[in-house]
Amino acid sequence: MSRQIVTRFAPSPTGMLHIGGVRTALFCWLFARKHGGRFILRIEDTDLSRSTDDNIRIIEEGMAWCGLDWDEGPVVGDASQWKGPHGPYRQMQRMDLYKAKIQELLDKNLAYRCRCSREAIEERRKTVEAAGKVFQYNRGLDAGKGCAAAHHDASQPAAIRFRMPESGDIVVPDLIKGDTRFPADSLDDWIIARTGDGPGEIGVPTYNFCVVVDDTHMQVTHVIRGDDHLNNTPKQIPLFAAFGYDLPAFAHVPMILGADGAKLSKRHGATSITEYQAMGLLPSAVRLALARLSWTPKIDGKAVESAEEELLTDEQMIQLFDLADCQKSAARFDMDKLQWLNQKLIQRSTWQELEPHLRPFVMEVSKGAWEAKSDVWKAQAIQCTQKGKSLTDMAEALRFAFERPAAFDEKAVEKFMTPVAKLALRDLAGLTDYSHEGLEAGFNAILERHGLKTKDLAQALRVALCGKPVSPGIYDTLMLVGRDEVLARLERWL
RNA sequence: GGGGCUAUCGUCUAGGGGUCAGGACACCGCCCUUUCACGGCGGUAACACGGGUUCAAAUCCCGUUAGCCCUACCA
Repeated sequence: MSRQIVTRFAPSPTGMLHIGGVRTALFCWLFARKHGGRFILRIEDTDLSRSTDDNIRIIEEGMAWCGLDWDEGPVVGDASQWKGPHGPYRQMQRMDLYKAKIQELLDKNLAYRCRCSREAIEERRKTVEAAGKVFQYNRGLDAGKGCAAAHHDASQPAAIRFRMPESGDIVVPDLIKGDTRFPADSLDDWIIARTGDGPGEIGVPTYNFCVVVDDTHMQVTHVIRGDDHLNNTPKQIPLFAAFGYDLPAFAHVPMILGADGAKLSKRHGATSITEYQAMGLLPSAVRLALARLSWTPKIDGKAVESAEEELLTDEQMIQLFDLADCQKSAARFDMDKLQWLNQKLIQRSTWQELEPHLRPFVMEVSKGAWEAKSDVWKAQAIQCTQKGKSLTDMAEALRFAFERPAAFDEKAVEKFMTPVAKLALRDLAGLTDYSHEGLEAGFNAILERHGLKTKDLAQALRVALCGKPVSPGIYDTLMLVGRDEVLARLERWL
């Protein structure tokens, strides 16, 4: 019988939630959901100097905004609580377990205390490199110079190193990259626990150690992570073996690069998930765009072949997701595609689906006036701006409905505010039926009376109402502004 | 320096010994149009380089180059 699939996302709370991390989390989430498994959120906060509670909150909020819900992990807003049977899910709260496991290795002589100071190691490194060799602790020219042979000065605090195999290859089986071999002699005895506070004490364990213990104790079956960790895996595999742990399956997903092919960083623009949120993107669009980087969904063995097929729902993504259809190479982040996806997804949403996402943006534009509007009004406002690329575009396109034009586009005034157009505008003030049909009928009657084309009146009206020749459909514009306000805005032109 | 990963239009990719090398985004053009958009139609554009193997290589092998990752008492 096969175990339930378990994946995990294990960020360290040392800054904002990076879009690359979100993508990794998304893959873990898709994989778990597809197989009816569990998805764990684990906080890797063993870097004491950089980890903060605030950053943990940022991770939790970012994940929640993206719709990546976790089955096990921290409970938002309460560090002492967690959900799931293998907690706690913050590594600093798991110290007792780590220390016990390290003691176990020490007892079996699979690890040893190291009292070499940084300075001493630096000096030995220089010696080795001066001889044209690569420095590796307790390897090659450095063999026998370290603490492996045990000259215990028990009165000194010590770090702890893991004894790595010295020969042969370490093979990393990987669902995306295939089997990857690492020569054991390219690795050395690495530190599993930092220098302790006092003699005989075990310090804070390091990342590569905690991952192995946690992934096993949390019963993770599939370790899906960024391929920057591929090189860490050969360090971890002998540790699994030392504990007698089963190896989980590994899948190292390619990195996301900036438009210029360099690692995605701040200078490329937005890297933090909250920035994407602020740009007026739908979380569903972010999910789709991120998923489509390095993953090609295949329907009956065939890659998606049309714009229509590109627009997968979450359900479809979950159903179609397969690590075998993932790219091995890094992908550049394409903002244009994200925006296109966003636009398409906005278009196919109902106004009710859109409203909660649009709300914060339009509340700002309207200074809170949005809230008081009727559902009928909101529906119309949303539907007539639903062609926008982003929620910010939509909110901006609605600004005219909430405030009078601060200025008038001079060129437009000159072009459209002709004497005859003003005459027509005067007639327009007489319209009382602000239903779509009523407006259309009244509009046409006025046009006929003055021998004008739709464009002539519509543009003059846009200028008068919005200050510029751009707005939603002219009847929508009139209805959203409302008769009283239309008359008020028209006054100065009559 | 050592080790690892990667390489098809500008971008994301399909294809994986014989294809006019396919699609999507972007871009360009035309059409539609009460503005801005949306939409419709069409177009430009790629197998990193060099050697092999083979009747035949984008596809298999080797090398080169380039990019990225690891090489921390960071994760």
